[in-house]
Amino acid sequence: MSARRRPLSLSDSVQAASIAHRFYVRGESKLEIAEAFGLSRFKIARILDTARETGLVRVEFDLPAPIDPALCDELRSAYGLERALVLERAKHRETRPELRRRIGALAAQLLAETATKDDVIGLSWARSVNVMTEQIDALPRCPIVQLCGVQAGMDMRDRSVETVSRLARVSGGEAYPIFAPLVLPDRRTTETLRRQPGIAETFGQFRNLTKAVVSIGAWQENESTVYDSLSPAERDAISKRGAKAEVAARLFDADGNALSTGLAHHVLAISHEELRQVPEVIALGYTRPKAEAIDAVLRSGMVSTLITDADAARDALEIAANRT
Amino acid sequence: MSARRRPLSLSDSVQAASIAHRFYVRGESKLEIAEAFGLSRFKIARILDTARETGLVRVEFDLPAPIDPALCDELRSAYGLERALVLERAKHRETRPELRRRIGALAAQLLAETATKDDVIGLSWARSVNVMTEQIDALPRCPIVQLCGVQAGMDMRDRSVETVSRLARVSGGEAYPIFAPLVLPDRRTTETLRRQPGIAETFGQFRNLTKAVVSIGAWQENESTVYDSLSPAERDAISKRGAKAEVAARLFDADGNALSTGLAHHVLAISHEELRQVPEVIALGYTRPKAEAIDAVLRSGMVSTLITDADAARDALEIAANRT
DNA sequence: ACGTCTAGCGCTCATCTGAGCACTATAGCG
DNA sequence: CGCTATAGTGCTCAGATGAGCGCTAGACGT
Repeated sequence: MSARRRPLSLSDSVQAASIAHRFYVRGESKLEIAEAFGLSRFKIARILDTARETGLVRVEFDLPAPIDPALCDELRSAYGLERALVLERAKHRETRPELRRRIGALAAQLLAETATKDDVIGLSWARSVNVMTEQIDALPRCPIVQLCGVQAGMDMRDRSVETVSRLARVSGGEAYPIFAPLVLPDRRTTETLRRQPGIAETFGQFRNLTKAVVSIGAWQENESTVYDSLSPAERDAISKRGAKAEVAARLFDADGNALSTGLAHHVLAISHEELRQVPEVIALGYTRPKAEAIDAVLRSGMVSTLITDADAARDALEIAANRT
Repeated sequence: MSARRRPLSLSDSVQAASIAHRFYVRGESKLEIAEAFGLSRFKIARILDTARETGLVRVEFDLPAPIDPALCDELRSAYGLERALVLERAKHRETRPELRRRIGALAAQLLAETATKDDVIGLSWARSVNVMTEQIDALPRCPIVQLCGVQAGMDMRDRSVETVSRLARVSGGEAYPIFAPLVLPDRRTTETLRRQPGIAETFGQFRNLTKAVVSIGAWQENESTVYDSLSPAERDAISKRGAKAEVAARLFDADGNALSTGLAHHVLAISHEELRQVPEVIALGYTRPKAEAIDAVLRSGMVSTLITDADAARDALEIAANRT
């Protein structure tokens, strides 16, 4: 980034460091410093500039979590987000569950500190959301609403329901679960279930949501539990329609447009429109293969906060930059 | 130093860090940043201030040597020095030889990079000066002048002479040694030696000196090789005269005034006056017991550069502050 | 409900700062 | 010896900045 020009001499370095200390740490003005050192303020300005350029002074950030502030800011402004949290790249290679755990921890911290008793919090079905709830041990007394049915996977039967009730227990607020599968065989079954007392009540809460925590899936194998649960024929049909991303079984094309396919009629989940109405949508999306999907969902304008890892963030930013 | 007020929330921290990154690293103006974040520039200014106060952003210095820039600057301005080099406090407790080695290394680096072929460099007799020369492996071709006779100590027979000739060998310039003891039994012997061909020639060089490297001794046991070599009677007589510090066997009182005692007549060394005429005097003084002596010598106005350790620097600054 | 207190915010104005240009000193070269 | 190239320095002026003040909103006791 900053090519170290020449390794300044010791005494110059010390002088520059002293000046930088006065300026950056003690906050003195360049005019004051110039007087103290018997130099012109222009000289002081130039010394400070070269000190930064050569890396003699470094600015470090002591954040309460391992976050890369530069990437956060780039993502935030590139997509017009309210905020972005980008996990710092780990020193050593990280397994997916490890990464998920750290992403979940960030989300947990964010939710725990921003939630108030007046919030109505929605949770989509996702491993990362589940991992998040495991790491929350205090929350104001507010209702917890399940945003979509349960995706039965080998390792996580009923996990979404568990997630909602667990968080409601922590919060002390009401739980609005959905005791039904996410993907159903046909439209009729779906609509029948949709009118079941408990489920209808939960769907009725969608309009009251103030916060939602969702996970971003990419429309490809192993990057979306919904994708993985469909028949090859339906997957491909949806792919052909241009689907790139999935959030709570709702699809988005590369430009972030809501995509209406046959799938929409046989899933139990919050609609595109209802989700868009939620004031604060926290989206979790991580690992490089998801970069395109993250880009797509962010372009939809639906997300207010993205939580991701440094690799995915960089890839998404590159995609955004190439589009210009 | 800066009391961390309250541990800012995660999202505030990230925002503050992003802002700090833009401001300190990318160098954007607060007005630009304010626009990008949709905040007033005042808010940006306050966020930056609190970020610094709370320690969220830290400014670090990557100096080519382990130096404390804040203390350097304080010493420099407190005593009106041209420059001060203060060794950072080591992580673990350091033995005196270790400390001396690091002080010597600093001096070596400074001398090596500031010396030019037009310089005439004087060296006083001292362990630290000797250690310095051991760590210089390149020097412009300039004369090296011994500033005082040899203080015979158990572990360093003839070391001063060796020091001068070693450095002259490195430099390729002329060596002006003093093959005689520093402290002599009486005035007559001293004056006789003073007129010896080689010695007189060296003394003749004193007026040409452009740089001198000297060590500061405190007028107490183990803190000055000259003190240690005198009889108890003479030590005390000199103490009673108010001697606090010694440089090349020349004495200073607490206010930095040159002190003329009987000792002056039986040592072979550069005079107060000749030393004061040297444009650049680099003084080495380290360890806390020497703080008072360092204070005294700096007050004499003779020193242009001080090289010391953090503990001694702090003590000296405290002495200076209490005097006000 | 009412006043009081406090924290947070943005405004004004005097001061400080940066970009760009012009001047000076030094070194290298003819 | 002078000429030129170059780095280093300080000036001007428009734009950025900080200190201090007053405003507003929410918290709190009465």
